Amino acid sequence: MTKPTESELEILSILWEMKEASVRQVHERLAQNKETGYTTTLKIMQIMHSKGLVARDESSRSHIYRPATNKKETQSSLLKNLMNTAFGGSAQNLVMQALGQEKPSKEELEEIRAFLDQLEHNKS
Amino acid sequence: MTKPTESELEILSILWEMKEASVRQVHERLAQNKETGYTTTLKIMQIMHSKGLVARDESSRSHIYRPATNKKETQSSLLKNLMNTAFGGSAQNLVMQALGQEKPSKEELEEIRAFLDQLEHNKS
DNA sequence: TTTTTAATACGATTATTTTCGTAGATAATA
DNA sequence: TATTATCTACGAAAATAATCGTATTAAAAA
Repeated sequence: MTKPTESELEILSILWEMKEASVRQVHERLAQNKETGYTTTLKIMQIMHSKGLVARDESSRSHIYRPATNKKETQSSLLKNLMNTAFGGSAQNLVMQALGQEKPSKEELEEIRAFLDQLEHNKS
Repeated sequence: MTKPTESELEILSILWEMKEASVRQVHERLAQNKETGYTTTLKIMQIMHSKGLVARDESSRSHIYRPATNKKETQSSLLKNLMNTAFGGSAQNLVMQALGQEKPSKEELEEIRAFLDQLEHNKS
């Protein structure tokens, strides 16, 4: 799977959230956070399409885009990459750092604990 | 703080681990994993120096480089960036994904639990 | 001392990513 | 219908990143 560039990832992320969207919709979401032109967004989405990162429905004039790569897999490979390049390959290290800065709620903490338990038990 | 590029991060990561090293040493570590020329490594390290990502001791002929940015801070900002672009801003999401793929040992799991407890108590 | 080896500096080239302008077509509106 | 707005396509430019070759110098070895 081709690794999305930074800009592509921003768009992919919006598509993951919205499930499907036109260029216009994506652009408006994008423009909330950064200054960028419509045709720039369009172009990137076209490139993403040619790379197979997104699929699109061309039946109506304004094409509707959907993510075409598996979200989990993509996240996973990005995470693995960061883990290796910036965290010396240690998941623990990365995880504790992530938790430390974002202060999860009590509920989230519980979910994570539950997840840890599950991890432990599923081990052979 | 300037965000290191992919190549810069690889080198920075080696320097974090080795504390300090010559270009030659860094290059040899780098060349274990990927095909790359010596002057390429050198050039990138020079650029990193000009950006202030690394410091160097020029007293002997082969310069000795050290990381010049705070490791935690750099990791933190990279993590935050990934969290926002790829994980919809959710630390929990990211954390569970990271744990899921790397299967920490029993000991690591314990440490993480301890860390979670600590997080919870330090909350006001 | 002469030769070889190993280092930095630096510019140029290549590759990749991002941005933008413009043309052409279709839809919406006056 | 005529005009305006809104799409896509596409190419080209600009910005950024990575690679490499060569010159120069210093140290090490013969």
